[in-house]
Amino acid sequence: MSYTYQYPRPALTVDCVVFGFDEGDLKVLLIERGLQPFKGRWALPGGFVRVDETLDAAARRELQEEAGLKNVFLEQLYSFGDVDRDPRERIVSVAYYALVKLSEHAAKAATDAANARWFPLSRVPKLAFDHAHILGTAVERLKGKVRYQPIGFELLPPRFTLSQLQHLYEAVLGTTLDKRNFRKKVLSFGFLLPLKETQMLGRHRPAQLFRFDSEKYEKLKRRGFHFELERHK
Amino acid sequence: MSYTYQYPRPALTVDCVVFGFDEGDLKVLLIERGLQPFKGRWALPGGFVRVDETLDAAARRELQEEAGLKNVFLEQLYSFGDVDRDPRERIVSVAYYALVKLSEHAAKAATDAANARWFPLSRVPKLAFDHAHILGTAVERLKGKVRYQPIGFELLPPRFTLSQLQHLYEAVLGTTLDKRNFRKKVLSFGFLLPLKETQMLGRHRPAQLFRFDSEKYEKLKRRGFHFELERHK
DNA sequence: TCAAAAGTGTTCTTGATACACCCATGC
DNA sequence: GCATGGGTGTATCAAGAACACTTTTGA
Repeated sequence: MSYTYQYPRPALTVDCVVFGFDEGDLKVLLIERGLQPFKGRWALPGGFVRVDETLDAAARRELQEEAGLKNVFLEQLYSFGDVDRDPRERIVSVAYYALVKLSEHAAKAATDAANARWFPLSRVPKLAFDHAHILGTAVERLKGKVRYQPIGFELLPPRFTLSQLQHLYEAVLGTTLDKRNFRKKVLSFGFLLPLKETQMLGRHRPAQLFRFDSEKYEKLKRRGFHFELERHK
Repeated sequence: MSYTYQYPRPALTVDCVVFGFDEGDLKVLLIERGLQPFKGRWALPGGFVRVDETLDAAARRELQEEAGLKNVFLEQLYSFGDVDRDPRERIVSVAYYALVKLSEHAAKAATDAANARWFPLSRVPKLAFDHAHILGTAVERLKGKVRYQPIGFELLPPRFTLSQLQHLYEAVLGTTLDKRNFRKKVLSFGFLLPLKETQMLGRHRPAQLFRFDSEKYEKLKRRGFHFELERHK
């Protein structure tokens, strides 16, 4: 590592896998490329890292610029450095994943970025660069993380029903869960606060609303928790 | 992301946290810097990423060049991109961690790299750059990973006793473990093969040697396993 | 014969799993 | 009154936790 190193340098970008949850489906936000290479293909939002910003800042800036998203849950995923992942030149990308409350952000993103769209994970089109690989890595990470950290709540509205929460977990984990055991378990953690309000939606019994109490969670955090519920049937 | 982007670029390096285990202690391999900045300080092995090599390849090359290490367990850790983490210029570092069987590599590293030394985690000197931060992140990752993946074996000789394994887990997790429960649990996984040989060491009963059966492990892998044993006493 | 680490089983407690019916509402 | 999703409790089973003594060896 010498001071005068002047060999050619890889370029550095960030790419963001933005997850949302809606209508029982996990979704990902993609941008339609307007330029070569891969013009017209869908891609993850992202761009070059500037010399005066941190990696996190670059990711947040790109989310804002390309998708109109602010104040979302954001975490670094992995850095991808295959030599030929970009046909133009050597580009290393630090990938992030973001969790978005679709209920609050869907409209914004749609207006700010006309070339942005949400795709259900099951219907993602062919992606530019190695973005399919990055997306796959992000899905794996999300699956793993959701089991021992309550990041699922970042995908739900501030007030949600236990059924919504269960459906989210089922979508992420790709299983079905037993309703009674699910409720028993999540309530046992003690960081779900029942609200006075209920939610009426459709011609059936209204559902109790809850919110996530992050303070209570922080207190319990050290012990860690495990979220392992078996498939139903 | 335009073709003609020519703004100043961050430089890109890899840094490696190399763990070893010896005499009941977790250790980390450090290099004494010969150049400014931080001349004379200890630092993680690492260096610039070349345009024609992947990130993994860069990490392996640096391990070979700076520490004489080949064929070790290596996994990407996290990318560090604070703007002022290097006083010379903007440098983003993709950090890796490596697990080394000290029994096999200790001698080599010592001769190949005169300025390399193993430090017990409890006696790490002040480090250059943000390397203390990187090291801390690596320790956390190791702690987390060891609970659900059998990477502990990468730190032990090919043939080891259950006591060695237990001490390794105790060192990594920072707890003490109950001997009977520990043995019951690790043996129940079925990927530890007892060998015919025993190990005599000191004036006491000789210990049964085992080896890690990675084929058997691969078969069991999908189910996942959890390694949660309580503190003793 | 003593010191030092290796080795071994059982009880108790806790948490996971499986499972079926009534409730409140809108149409 | 019926269709729809919301809501609830118990019995069984498996795994984790606690715990103390005997064995083998070298000095």
